[in-house]
Amino acid sequence: MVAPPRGTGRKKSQGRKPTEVALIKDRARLMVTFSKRKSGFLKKTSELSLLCGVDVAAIIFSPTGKPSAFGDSSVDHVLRLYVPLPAGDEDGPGSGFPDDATDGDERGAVEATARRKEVAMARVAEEEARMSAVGEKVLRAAAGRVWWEADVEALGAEELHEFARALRRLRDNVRRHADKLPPAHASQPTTQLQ
Amino acid sequence: MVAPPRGTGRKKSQGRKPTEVALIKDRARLMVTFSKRKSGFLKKTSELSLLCGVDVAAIIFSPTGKPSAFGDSSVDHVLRLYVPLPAGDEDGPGSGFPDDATDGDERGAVEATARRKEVAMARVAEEEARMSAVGEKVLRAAAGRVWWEADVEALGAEELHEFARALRRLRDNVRRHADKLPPAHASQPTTQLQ
DNA sequence: GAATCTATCTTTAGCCC
DNA sequence: GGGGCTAAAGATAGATT
Repeated sequence: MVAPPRGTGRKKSQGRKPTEVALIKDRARLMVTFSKRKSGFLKKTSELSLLCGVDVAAIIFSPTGKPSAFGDSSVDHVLRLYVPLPAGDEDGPGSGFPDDATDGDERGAVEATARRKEVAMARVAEEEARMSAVGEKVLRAAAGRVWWEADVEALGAEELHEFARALRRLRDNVRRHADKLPPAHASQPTTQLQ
Repeated sequence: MVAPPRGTGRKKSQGRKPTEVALIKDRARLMVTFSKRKSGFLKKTSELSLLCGVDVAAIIFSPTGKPSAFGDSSVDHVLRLYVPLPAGDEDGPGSGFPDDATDGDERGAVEATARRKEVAMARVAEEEARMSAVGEKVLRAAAGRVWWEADVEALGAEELHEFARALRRLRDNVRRHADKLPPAHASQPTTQLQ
């Protein structure tokens, strides 16, 4: 409530709102928030890895659809790999993809997009794992401990529950959108490098 | 600086240290910090996804070697998948694993561990992608935007540089450890559920 | 060891440039 | 798009229970 620190006529801001965790309506505001949050997220990732000496991999798909991965320098390399993908390839780690809602060509293009994303994410994680595997291999061996002993309990805790609720809401929202999908609008990739 | 809020003889703490980002030496302290940081990390992940409506997947390997994945409820399912793995399997997404330092049976067991981790991480991301793909598919289509347009620039920023430095240090440290690896200690999995 | 508390440090929303 | 600023909200190290 004191006078503004600088002589400019800048109106002082009250910081931020009490932080309501909900989808931001304003598109512009959302993008700004995403940028800032993404930076903070990266910093947290870095600190967690650095302070505790653990491997952390993270993949984020921005509101505009741009994929970003953190946790390793291989990200640069991996990203370069799946960007030039033109259209129509079917190699995938799992390959057991449940093709629901296959009723048209336009829809096929959309599905191809989704499939490409799968491959991309799997590839990022794969590459990430390959690098960190070297470190893990030795560290685990030196400590004489085995890493397989997955704690489902630790994950199923209240922490996960909070997130699961949000996920469910998002998925429900998607369902509704899926019903009134326009039958034709096949957006094809404008980025054809080579 | 005022008197302690409670009448107990509790010595008041100065909060925390000025936050020095370095590997924590004290093991006990490290575990506590990891727990707290992990919670915070999850919260950040949740908020980022909720506020901006984006897909975020994260995989963390704890100091004790326990893998944890966030960003989707499929995590539970996925973890269950790779826990029961006994020993000696070779299916993998990439399968192009560079086998360096292959000189003994004991070493082979260690390598198998690393390989299993690869498969695990890839599988987690794969499963995660499969679920989020549904949402992305619709959202991308509705917006008429394509998601492939990876911004290598955004990743190569100073943010990544900071992390890359830490990664390099960690890898260098691993190299040294690799040289004086004990020739035999093959720890086998005690968790054989079927 | 987890839960709690508190003091302090960190992140970030809102504005500006 | 980016960077800077301020102040409020949030995260958390240390101690205590």
